[in-house]
Amino acid sequence: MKIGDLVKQHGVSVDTIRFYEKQQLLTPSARSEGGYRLYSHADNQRLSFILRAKSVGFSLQQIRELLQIEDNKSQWQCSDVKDKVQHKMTEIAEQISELQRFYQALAQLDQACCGGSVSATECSILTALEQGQPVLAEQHIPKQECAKC
Amino acid sequence: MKIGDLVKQHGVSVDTIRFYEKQQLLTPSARSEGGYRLYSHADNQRLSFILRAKSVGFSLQQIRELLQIEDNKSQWQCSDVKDKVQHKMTEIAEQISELQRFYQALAQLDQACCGGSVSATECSILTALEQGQPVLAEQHIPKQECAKC
DNA sequence: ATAAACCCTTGAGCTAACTCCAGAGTCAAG
DNA sequence: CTTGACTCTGGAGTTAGCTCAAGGGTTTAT
Repeated sequence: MKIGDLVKQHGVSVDTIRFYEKQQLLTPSARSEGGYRLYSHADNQRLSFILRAKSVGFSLQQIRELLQIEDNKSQWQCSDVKDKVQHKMTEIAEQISELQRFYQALAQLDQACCGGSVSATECSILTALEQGQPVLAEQHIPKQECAKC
Repeated sequence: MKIGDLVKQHGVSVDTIRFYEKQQLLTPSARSEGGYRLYSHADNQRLSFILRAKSVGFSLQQIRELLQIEDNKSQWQCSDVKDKVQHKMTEIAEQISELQRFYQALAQLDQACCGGSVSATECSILTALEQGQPVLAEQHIPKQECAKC
């Protein structure tokens, strides 16, 4: 199996495959006489493993670690694997929290502004960014009654 | 006000301030005879604006756009500002969704594995990554009864 | 007057995960 | 036997947001 075949099967680019090789994730098990990379069925499955791990959020570094276990399963325990999954879950939960904080802050800004076609000179969003006074939900004024806009 | 004063007030690094200048976000309004950057009160407030925008998730590019409005408020409308906020909210919501998909997939993997101190040769997480069969919640086996572990 | 603390510019390096390019070699079909 | 599709290597470039280092000039305190 040549690199192009692999690429067609998995929908990644040739450059990506070669990049994964440089990253020690996937080394072809053989080379043709002309120097072409030749991939075995096992190599093919290894790529599947990598792409699935990627699809649940693991970084290439983390995938490298998972592959170390995969390559030598008998020397590792279930807990080693589960720990990696749980660690990743924690990481992602933290990222979600930060984004949710962003989202809530933005929602407050959003509520404070009528969004009308009126000069931005008194826009509550800009004011909040200038002065840093947290825009409270109570300050929201319905579009029709917004004094400023 | 010299760069060091600004830095102390805002808790960012000197390099960061100079980087923001290179990025056209914050230019000191004057220079001393010796060539030192001198920041006015308005410059100081501008930095506050930048840092607040950053704290709700805006990228430097997006902050640059917000500052264009801020610099010329009368030529813009409330809707221009609100649109930027809402656009950012959409962006962040998408990021959260992706991370939640990751999280759920990881949670399924996590549930499938007992996490015991037993060889990883039969670990359900690795199997799932190898074979790509989605690990269903029903397949979960309580720790005490896990046949494999 | 001199040392410490501060500031200057230029330019490189960092992380992550690719992506692209040039220039060359290989292989399969007609 | 030639054309076109495929592949090779090596190295540079991309994005975002800094961060650091070298080699110097400026201010301030003693």
